Amino acid sequence: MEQDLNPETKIYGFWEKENLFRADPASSKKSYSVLIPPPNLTGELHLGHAMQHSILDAVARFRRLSGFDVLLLPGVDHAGIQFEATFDKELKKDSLSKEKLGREEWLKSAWEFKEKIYKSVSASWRMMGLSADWSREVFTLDEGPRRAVFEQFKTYWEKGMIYKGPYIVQWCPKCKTAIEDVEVEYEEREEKLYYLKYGPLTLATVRPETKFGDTAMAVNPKDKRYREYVGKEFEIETLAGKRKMKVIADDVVDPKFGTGVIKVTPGHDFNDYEIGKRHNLPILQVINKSGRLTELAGKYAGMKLEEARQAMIPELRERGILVKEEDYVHNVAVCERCKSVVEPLISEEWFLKVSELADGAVKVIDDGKIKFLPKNYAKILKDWLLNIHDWCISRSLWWGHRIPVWYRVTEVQRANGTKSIEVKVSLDSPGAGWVQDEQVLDTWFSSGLWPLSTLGWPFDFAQGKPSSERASLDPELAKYFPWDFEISAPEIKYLWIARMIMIANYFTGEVPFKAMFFHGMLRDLQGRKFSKSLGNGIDPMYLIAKWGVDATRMALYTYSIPGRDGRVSREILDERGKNFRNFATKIRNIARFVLELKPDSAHLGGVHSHSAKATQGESATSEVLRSDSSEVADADNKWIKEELEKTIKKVTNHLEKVGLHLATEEIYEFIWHKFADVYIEKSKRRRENAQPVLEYVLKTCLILLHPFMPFLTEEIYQKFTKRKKSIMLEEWPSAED
RNA sequence: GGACGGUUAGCUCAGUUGGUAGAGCGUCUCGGUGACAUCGAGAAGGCCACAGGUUCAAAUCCUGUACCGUCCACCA
Repeated sequence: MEQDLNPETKIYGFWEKENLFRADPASSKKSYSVLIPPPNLTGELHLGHAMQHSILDAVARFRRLSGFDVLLLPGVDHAGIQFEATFDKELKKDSLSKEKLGREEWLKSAWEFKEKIYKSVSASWRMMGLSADWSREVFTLDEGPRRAVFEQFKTYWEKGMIYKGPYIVQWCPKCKTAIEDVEVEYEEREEKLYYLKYGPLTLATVRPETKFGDTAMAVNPKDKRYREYVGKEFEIETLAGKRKMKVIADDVVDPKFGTGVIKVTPGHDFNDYEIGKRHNLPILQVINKSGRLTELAGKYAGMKLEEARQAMIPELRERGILVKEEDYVHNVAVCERCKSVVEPLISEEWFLKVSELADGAVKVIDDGKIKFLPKNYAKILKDWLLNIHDWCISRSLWWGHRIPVWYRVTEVQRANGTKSIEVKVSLDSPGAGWVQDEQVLDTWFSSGLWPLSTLGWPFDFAQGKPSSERASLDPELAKYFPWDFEISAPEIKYLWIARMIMIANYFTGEVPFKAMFFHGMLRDLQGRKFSKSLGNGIDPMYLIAKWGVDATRMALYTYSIPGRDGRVSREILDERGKNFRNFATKIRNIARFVLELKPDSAHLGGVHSHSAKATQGESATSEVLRSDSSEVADADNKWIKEELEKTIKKVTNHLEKVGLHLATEEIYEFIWHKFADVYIEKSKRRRENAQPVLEYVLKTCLILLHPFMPFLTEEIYQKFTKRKKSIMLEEWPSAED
């Protein structure tokens, strides 16, 4: 696509060429650092991203104009599970698969695919006008983050916080990997509750197909009805042979559910797993990692669960085991990514003990070191941290940071002739004969480190030292960490935000960011999330093409209220897009009036010298006003100047609190309904006299509006004869009290 | 079962510390005037979910109810 004629592309190129997005660690200016949440590398950016980026950019541009050395750091996330799912679909188109390619080949083409997607992400960033420092862009699988992730793993390992073992995990049979609780969603389903006879007892279950994995029956110890059975063993028909099962008593059993008796399947149910541990029950695996029944299921082996259930029912009925069926509505766990039903099963996984990390995070939240917007998120995060479980950090994927643990098997002649396995933690191969662990780390293990890994941690970083002492060690980390501002969608508050707080605090004793902004979710008019499967998405590029970037950004700011969801449709966004496109037109016309259709400069005397001084503030303006002889003009000038001052104050205030919807509203109101509708209209009768004020107010408005409508404001700014090279180099006007 | 958020004009939503309700779009009436019809002037339209309470005064604070939504939780 040939986009060179697009004025916005041109302006963006100009900014980049002039290095206006670059942070400068050597600068004496105070720093203001903003970390861009790395989007997942899985495709186009959606409306939520567009809003997020518009917010980030406004914050960054505001601070830059206010005299800060701003770092707006971009990057992308490899997004393990999601990327593999997307990429596998791509491969399928060419009738390829992971199995056919093998790890090495697969990774090679995965990287190519990554580059391809990355280009579209990067293009939309630029299209939105994001003033990011591209020289510092990071990808989570880059060498820097790779080393940082290793450092993290190694530290935990050395402190004994990492363990590996067979535990019950949420397993997605489609993604073929373990996933975390937080990656599981629940869907309400209408199923049947089956009442089955187990020896002398009858119990209720929705999953008769897990029968093959039952190793006990359980009742509540207080339940008088079954007291006589507790401790006794019965021979139970599983449809794949008979098995002896004991009746046990456990508090978790709800006497009011079903018959008050439950079957215990320690291998495929979290609850049952815990019961099993308490009562020393054997664990049987009846569901394999593809979500099919194992050989334990006899003739039902190999079937998918749903299939097996349907197939079993007639037999259960015939044998008189199934005595009753009821309609039953309950929640089924599904994979957040692929929506397939998740199966709890036992798998060999890596875990991280998180209690110490969580304690530290709770403390910094309690100490109020992070300003949350909206503020109730402090409590929400804290509640989660207080109930946290160990983190399953391994994933059976190929796309990610491979677990840096290596094994070497040595034959050892012992009495019993066993082999011994040496284990080493190392980033690269420790040498010949060493084999690396097959699994990769959970994506969030590296994302959680993002605030640090993007700034070159851990090198030259003195752990635990206060920031005042760090300056000489690593200027960049010292200057930009902790980050001043971070933004996120609320849906990843645990997966990502909580992890960043835990990890940053653990390694540095500091918070990862001083302000945390949760924006709301944009939904459709029915309140549903936008998703590919629903096909209800609205492409931000559509809005940009129709109304322009600046107008699209403005439309999105109206939805940028912290923590508040918004309902939108294409029509509604078109409305707003149109509104702000009109606003842009209005401003262009104001500029035409003020700058192009101005009276002969011969009559204007010292006007230009004034506009050069304008940014110095009030004194320059006052001089001009004094030179005005008419009382009416004096009053008008005074009025607009006061209104402008008020606007500056309000806009600044709102921007500092990230109330972007309020800031934009104020400028909009001032420019259109005060400056244009009133002052400009009146000024027509005394144009020459008003000219300096017109120019001063216009220029100030452009600066105020620049964080939100960067392209338009630069375009018009360039029409001033007295100006800096770019509006980005201007100073934020200060309101005086 | 817990926690939290929402309920304001036809639609989508604002409303800082309590002081006679706001925006955009839509609707209606005027207006081609030298910045702007991608516009201007003007208008209609709200017992701010409901019920109590605090207060001189509440959309705004407190309590409860209803409906909607989100998150969390080991309901088989």
